[in-house]
Order: sequence, then structure tokens, then C-alpha cells
Amino acid sequence: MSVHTKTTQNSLTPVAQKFILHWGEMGTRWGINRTVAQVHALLFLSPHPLPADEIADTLAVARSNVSTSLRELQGWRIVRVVHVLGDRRDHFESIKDVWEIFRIVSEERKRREIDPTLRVLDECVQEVKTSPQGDAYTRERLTDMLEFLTAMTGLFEEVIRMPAGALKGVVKLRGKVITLLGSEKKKAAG
Amino acid sequence: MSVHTKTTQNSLTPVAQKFILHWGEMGTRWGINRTVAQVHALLFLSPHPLPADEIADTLAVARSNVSTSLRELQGWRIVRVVHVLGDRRDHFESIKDVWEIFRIVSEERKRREIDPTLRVLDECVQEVKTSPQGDAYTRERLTDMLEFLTAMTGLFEEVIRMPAGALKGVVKLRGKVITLLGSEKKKAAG
DNA sequence: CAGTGTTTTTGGTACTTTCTGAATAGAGAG
DNA sequence: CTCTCTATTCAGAAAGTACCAAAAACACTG
Repeated sequence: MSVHTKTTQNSLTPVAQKFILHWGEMGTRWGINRTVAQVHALLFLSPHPLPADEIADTLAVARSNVSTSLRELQGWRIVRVVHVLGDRRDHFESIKDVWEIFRIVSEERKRREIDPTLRVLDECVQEVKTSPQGDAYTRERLTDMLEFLTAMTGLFEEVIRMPAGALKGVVKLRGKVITLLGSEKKKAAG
Repeated sequence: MSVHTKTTQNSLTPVAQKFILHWGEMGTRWGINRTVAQVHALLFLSPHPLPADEIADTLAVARSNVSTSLRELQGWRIVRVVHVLGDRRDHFESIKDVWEIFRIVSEERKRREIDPTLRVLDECVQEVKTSPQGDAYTRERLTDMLEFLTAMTGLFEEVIRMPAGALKGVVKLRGKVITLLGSEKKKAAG
């Protein structure tokens, strides 16, 4: 206690504070470290790149913690280091395009989590096919799951590959997407 | 009568084991308790409803832990209790339709996490509009984010509302979705 | 190469979550 | 009503994660 006396408290507007805190909270719910999410939120809102110590100051966390978080964010390729003339320190900035952020994070998570799952599922299906007991029910369930995930991933990749602006167009079609897909499906089937 | 053998055959096939372990691991990465995910995986694979003690036995976790996990799964409405004649114990079964599972879980998470985020973002945007400092940059960033999330949520709802079978149809269109949406957008715009 | 500012690593502590065993509560049967 | 079987709750143990301060490493400068 009483260690927080070094309050240079780079002032956040109440709004920025609210957003950053909420973002951090959401992070934890999706398996992302709170501080990491907060650092990202701060950089996202910041109109110019920030040095690590200023981030630590603003968020009131240890400098070392910021260092780790920045490293992680760079690993996800949504934050990068830039340099400012006359300042030896690294400065960090976030990608600002929300669609880009979403796309990159999604792809990374797909790579890290979905792809391995698909691999495991495929192995499972193979194994259950050749297994001595040949549990038909298990096989059916696993096959279903594999097919579903494959299909879902495919659709997702379509969406993710859309140009940034396209999404807004899609929204204006509210309700039409299903129809479009549906009718196309009928044409293909019939 | 009512002679359910205490010594249950709790052996898992290697394949089932592999799937359950991986599923549990994936759960943790998406903010879902490992045991909860494992219980779900087990019920998903099981050709018939299972009583809690058998689940505990099979997964080698405490009975109480299973109780909690089942409660959580029921809260998500992807597991329900059923009864077996001549057996006082509750038996549990999972929804088997993968699309259903995905739909229900997605909607629940949207309700719990996305919706509150949209609310906070909206508040932030309102507040920054009327704030004394009126930080224009922050406002722009927050507005962007709000618009994006709204759009994404909308699209997601479209997809989620698709009938179970439709997804497979979509996959066959590989590459056409963007085109369809794109051309439709141009038509609408131009 | 000594000196200074900056970043990363490390080792330990605090905190959070998960899990368990024991206690408790409930529900039917005799 | 009591006995038995089952389900849930709860307090603390165990495990896991986040965080910090200090030390080490690094990168420039003069």
C-alpha cells in the first residue's frame, strides 16, 4: 500500500477511462489479459504514439507490465513501434482501422485455436474409423462437429476477406443475406 | 430392481479421451472453465444421458465440481436433465445438433458481452459529444468502433438466424458470397 | 569505455479461479 | 418419521495467473 504516491496521473478524460476499463473487462472474458486489453484501448484512443512509461503512468501499472503487454500486442500485429525525432524512447501506436484490428485478431486466433482443433478433430475421425470398437455414434458426432467447424471457418474466411468498407453495405441489406444465400442454394440444389 | 451398478464402466475410448481433453483446452482459451467444457464434450459424445456421478467418475473430478459444471451448462441451455425409469438420479444430455449448440452459445455470449459493450460504447459516444473538452479524436475512434461492432453484430445475427442446413449450402458457394454481397451493394449504391 | 537513459528478464508475492471433501439439504421409500 | 440415496452448498486447499520491483541487458553518447 501507499506505493501509488507517484501519481503523475497522465489525465484520462472520463470517457477514455470508461472505455479503457470496459475494454479491459471484455478482454478478460475472452481470454485476453486485462492489462493487455487496456494498453490496446489506450493506444487505440491516443491520437499519437505513446512511450511505454507514459502508458504505465496513465494506466497506473508497473512499467514492466506494460513492456510485457506491448510485446504481446506486437505479437498480434495490432501494435507497432515507431520513433519520434529527438526521443530515444520507443513509441507505440495501435492500428486504428477497426475492421483491420478485427481481421488480424480473428486470423491470429483462428491460426492458434481453430486450426489445431480442426486438426485434432480430423485425427479423431480418422482414428475412430479404423478403431477396433468402431464406435459408430462417436464417429457420427465427431464427423458432424468437424463438418460444421469446417463450414463455419469457410464462411468466416469469406467474411474476413471482405474489403473494409463492404461490411457497411452488408448491414444495409439487413435480412437479405439469408434470402440471397438461400435462393442461391436452391438454385444449386434444384 | 433399480440395480445400477456402482462400479460404472467409466472407460473412455482413446478417441473420446482425445476429443474431451482438447475441447477442455479450447474452452479455457475462450474463457470457459475447463471442466465445464469437458463435461459438455463428454455428454456430446455420449449416446445416452449420463448421471452426474458417472461423469465425475469418467472425468476423474469431484462430484461437486460436476454439479457446478452441469448447472452452468444448463444455464447456457445446451444441457438438460432427463429421467430414467427405475433410477432416482438425474441424468444429463447435451444438445447434439452442432449448429444449435453454436447458435445458442453465441447468442448467450452476445447477450452477456457484446450487448453491454455496445451500450457502454454508445454512452461513451454520447458523453464525448457533450463533453466540455470535446475531444474530437476520441470521439471519432469511439464512433468508428461503435459502428463497426453494430454492423458486425448485425451480420452475425443474419448468419445465426440461418436454418441449420443452410450453412452447408454456403460452403459450396466458396468465393461467391463476397461477389454476391459486393454486386448487390453496388446495385444498391449506384 | 564509462555514463546515461531505456527495455527486458527475473523471482517472488498477491490475487483470482478452480477444485475438493465435508456438511447440508432434499426427496422418495418403507 | 426415519432411513437411504442423491444433489447442492460451502470453506478452505491447490493451482494458475497477473503483477510488481529490482536487476540485468541493451543501446546509444560523448
